Amino acid sequence: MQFWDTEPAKPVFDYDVERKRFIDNMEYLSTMPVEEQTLYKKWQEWNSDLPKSMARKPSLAKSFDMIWTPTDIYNKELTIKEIEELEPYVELITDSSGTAKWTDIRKCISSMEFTANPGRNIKAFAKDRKSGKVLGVISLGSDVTSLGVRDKYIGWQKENKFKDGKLNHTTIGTSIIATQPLGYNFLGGKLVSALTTSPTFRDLWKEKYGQTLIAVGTTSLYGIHSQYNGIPHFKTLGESTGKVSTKPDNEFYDIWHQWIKENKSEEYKRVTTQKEGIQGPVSGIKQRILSMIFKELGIKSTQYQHGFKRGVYFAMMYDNGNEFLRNEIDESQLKMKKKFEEGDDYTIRWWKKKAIRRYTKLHDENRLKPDTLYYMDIIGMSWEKAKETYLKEVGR
DNA sequence: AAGGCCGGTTTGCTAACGGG
DNA sequence: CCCGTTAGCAAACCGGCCTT
Repeated sequence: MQFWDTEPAKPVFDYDVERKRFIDNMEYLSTMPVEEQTLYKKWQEWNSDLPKSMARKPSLAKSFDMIWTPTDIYNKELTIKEIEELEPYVELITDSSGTAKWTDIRKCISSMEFTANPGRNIKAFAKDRKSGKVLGVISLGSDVTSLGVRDKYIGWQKENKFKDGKLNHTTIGTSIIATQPLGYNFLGGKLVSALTTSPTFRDLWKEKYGQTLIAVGTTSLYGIHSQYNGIPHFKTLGESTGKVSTKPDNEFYDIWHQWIKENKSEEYKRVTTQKEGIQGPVSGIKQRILSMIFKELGIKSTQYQHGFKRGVYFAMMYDNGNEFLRNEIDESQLKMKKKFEEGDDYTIRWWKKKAIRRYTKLHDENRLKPDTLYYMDIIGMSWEKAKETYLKEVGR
């Protein structure tokens, strides 16, 4: 590039400066406890491309109006009546405008940054049939291939999961979030969690992917004390080990991703190319690229594992489901557990009792939280202000 | 012994581009 | 300028084998 060129000059890449910026970012992230890092990623999600986020605000505001709220949360009689009259159900997302609304709400009510998973993916709203208002958001995806405590519980061998194809008979909840104020005041998180086992999902799984759904698993952000406790559908299996690399901010990742691509193209191709005849991306593609970056920059790959232990939960819907997943019995021999046979009716009946008890207690102890949690105002907010505003709210 | 690295499973979202 | 199309990019986790 010469000085008389009219093209805008490409910014000069200074290896040492960029290396330091990358490491500083990783260091910064690794000082954060799990709640803070989670919120930080949420803040990044909405603020790394501010003009784009700003442009989306009107649509976000519109989606906000879809959220269910009680008419007057301090009016005990009325509120209990409204809970009793709720008709929760699962509404599957089937078109692109539905997906857009779903993503708006997902990104605004969940403290967790949203990244769509490769593979199978089903999205839905939990809604009230009468008012049409949103109670929560659910997405189910291809199950994770390895989850220690789950595999131990099932007695799952590698062969069962892959060769026998049983991994396709379970799913993992990748988003299970209640709207507020339903979540906190009425245990909405437990309702939405339980609804992941709804016949609506089981039917679609069979129809769309051709396999019978045996179980729904999920992990919680902050260990084993979570919204999944005390739900008859789910069993707490333990904790994950957290051996996953912390992801740098996009700003720093993108620069080095690009650099590796250009300067180590041979190895990059080798690492990112899927084997012949296998669909989809290589496993953990971003984690692999990250470890290439680490290697290039002389960082030990174990240094920046996040170490966040997630709680692991499992809703096994059949009495002999584990035997099926271990390939010991045939599909025709499966026996569904009674509560799952009953489906949403069971779930709703169970939840309403709990919800009213919870609400009454909070009401009488003057501990109601009428506020809606909606990460729209985080757009354009400074990180300091965001911490002050939201850190106490970052989910359970 | 300790740490690095890879295998294993599944499509779908979304930004950018190009044609009418 | 508005579409349909396409290219690029993504998850979860851990066991076990390989290297130092």
